[in-house]
Amino acid sequence: MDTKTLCLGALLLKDGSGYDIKKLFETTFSHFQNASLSSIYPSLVKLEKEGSVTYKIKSSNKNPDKKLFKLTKRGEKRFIDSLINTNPTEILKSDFLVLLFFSHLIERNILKKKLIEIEDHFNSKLNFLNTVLLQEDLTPGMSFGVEQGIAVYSAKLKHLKKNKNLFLEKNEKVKKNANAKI
Amino acid sequence: MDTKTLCLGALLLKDGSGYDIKKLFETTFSHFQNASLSSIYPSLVKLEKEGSVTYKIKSSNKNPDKKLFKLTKRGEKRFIDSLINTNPTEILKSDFLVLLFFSHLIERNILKKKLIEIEDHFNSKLNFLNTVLLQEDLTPGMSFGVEQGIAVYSAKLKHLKKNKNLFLEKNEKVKKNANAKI
DNA sequence: AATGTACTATAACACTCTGATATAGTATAC
DNA sequence: GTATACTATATCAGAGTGTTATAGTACATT
Repeated sequence: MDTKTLCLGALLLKDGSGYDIKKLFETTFSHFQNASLSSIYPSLVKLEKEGSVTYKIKSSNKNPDKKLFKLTKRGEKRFIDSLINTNPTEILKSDFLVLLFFSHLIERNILKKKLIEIEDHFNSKLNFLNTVLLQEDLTPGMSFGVEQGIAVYSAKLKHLKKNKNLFLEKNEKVKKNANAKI
Repeated sequence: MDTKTLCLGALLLKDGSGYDIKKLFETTFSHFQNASLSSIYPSLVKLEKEGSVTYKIKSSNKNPDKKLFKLTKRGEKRFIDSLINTNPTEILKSDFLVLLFFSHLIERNILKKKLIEIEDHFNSKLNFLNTVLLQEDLTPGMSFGVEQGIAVYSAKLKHLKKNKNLFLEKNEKVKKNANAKI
């Protein structure tokens, strides 16, 4: 899903500036999508040109001027059409699993530190999702997504805690065998 | 993790061409990373220039000529250094969860079809990981990663099966309420 | 008082990655 | 005979990222 479509979705929830959209991606959307400011701003320019959004300048005495974007009827239709044509897939990019894949090349102490880091990462994701669940205005789809996330991170943590020590031991054995062969 | 580093990792496992590396990404690595041919080839050129890999041309009567790449000592060191400096994070890009997030905008029948598609997607991932587990030459890290993946997709499927129908009902209620307000 | 960090807001740049297409020969299926 | 698929490399336009620039407010540290 491209940044243009994600921006339409964000504006469907609430009018806002490029900066507001970025904040939404960093909070509510962060569990399953992301986009950087440097793709959000050009996307909004394109969406405005094609008539999917309009904007008004909003001045403030505290902050810089703001372009307050709003979805047009056309933009709403375009978003729903995109949704219907979206393939419901999921892509994982895990540097953690690459690290594990080649963990027999790494010193035990460094690896241990990495495992603690990833456990912290999983825990903070879990905590975040639990706070989202407490919000009152969740649609059924949002609840479903958040609950799935909680199930996933719980499974990851359970698996990590259960297998961590055995994995470290096996890894050392592989290293010793490799050295013995040489 | 960038394509250059991933190529080094691939070549550490086995010498090969750009095309071979792509196949590795589509099979063994597919669960947690990916890279396209159009980033693999330029990466190999750069790695060769900086002395991390070397190559020999290998001719075949059946297939086109092949550039058989091989890791140098320097490339191996470079890869291990990258591994140590890698932040063990995970990023999910889920169009499925975007779809669910806005599912109250979609017709029930279309949504049902999407839920079946994602269930198939989860099942095929699970089947794939189970076949990987049967391989004999897995290092402890590979097993750990695959087993974690199995735990994750099992959790996703369990959650989907358990909540699917309730979710569809709730979604229809939200739609009716929204229409009633208008 | 001065410095540093963080937040609000937009914009531009170099670099990376992707998807599509081109080229070209072999192999297999219909 | 035609179409599809596989092996293999290369190029290109378009999309996305991280970084930096600009500029003002707010708050905390030294």
